[in-house]
Amino acid sequence: MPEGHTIHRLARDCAERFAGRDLAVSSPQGKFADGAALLDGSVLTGTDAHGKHLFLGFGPLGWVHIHLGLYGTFRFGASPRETGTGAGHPRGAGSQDASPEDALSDGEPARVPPPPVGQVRLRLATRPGKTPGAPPETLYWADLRGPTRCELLTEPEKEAVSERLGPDPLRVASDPDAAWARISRSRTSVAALLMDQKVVAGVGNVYRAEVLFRHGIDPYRAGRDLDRSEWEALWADLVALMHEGVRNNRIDTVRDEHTPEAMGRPPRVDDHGGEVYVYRRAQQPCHLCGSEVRTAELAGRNLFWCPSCQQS
DNA sequence: GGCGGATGACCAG
DNA sequence: TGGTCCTCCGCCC
Repeated sequence: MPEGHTIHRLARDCAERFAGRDLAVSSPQGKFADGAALLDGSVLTGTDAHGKHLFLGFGPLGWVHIHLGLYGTFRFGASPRETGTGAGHPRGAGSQDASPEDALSDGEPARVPPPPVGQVRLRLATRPGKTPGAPPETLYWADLRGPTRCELLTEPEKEAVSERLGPDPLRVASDPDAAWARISRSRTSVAALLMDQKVVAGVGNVYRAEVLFRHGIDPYRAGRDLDRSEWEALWADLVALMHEGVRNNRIDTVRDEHTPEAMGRPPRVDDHGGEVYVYRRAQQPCHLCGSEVRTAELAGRNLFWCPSCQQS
């Protein structure tokens, strides 16, 4: 899934396309039909993201609270098709451009989004402007599929969701000391703590594995055995890595000196796109020391680490 | 055509 | 800790 960087990127992408505009809101699949009916025709007033939670604001009507879970996705489309900004919307989990038939056979841009494919929980689409004689506007739409949550919340309910979350490396006002207060008292492993959204919000299995590798930290070390300076370095790294994740819409964690080009090794060829050190590289050689990357289940999730580089 | 896995989180016990 | 839910896709038969 979608870790925090995907969600913040979606908040931005939705705002760019939809904020300030009347929207057609629907739930082709039907599971959000009541909410969609209430919102249909209203204006998106803003977007917000906290950890892996996405919020779409509709003024006094409240906020749509979306959580993508393991495999939820948002797909964007436009008519005429968006062009020239290929780097702006690369493929990435949770956020992909659609590739629908978005033009009519006579070459005229479609005036309505294509029929939904599969289980579309929520569809947002811009509505054509009403100015007579104005040139046709670009039509934008977005389809949400497979979220673990898609519900309409009041402002206080939205705040309550946020209050349950730890500091988010991607939010300006986040205070890493709040996380340190939990970590430094905990006998739980740092690997488990990093995945606990009440401790740190937005870190998922990929960033967890990678940031611990980058700092040479044994994932099984207890939180309370971490030094404050180690935590501060981990936090600063998460801030940098996750911001880059938002920018590129994918997770890259390999330092410049360790890239395939720099080291003369073949690039990664799986479906995740980004270059990583250990995530899903079990039994392959560590890029730095050649040891076999290990994997183990921890709290129901797959953990990956290099037993030789991560001993401290 | 069926099975299992996936960047997540909730719940009961 | 185990079961469950959300949906899609690759793999195996």
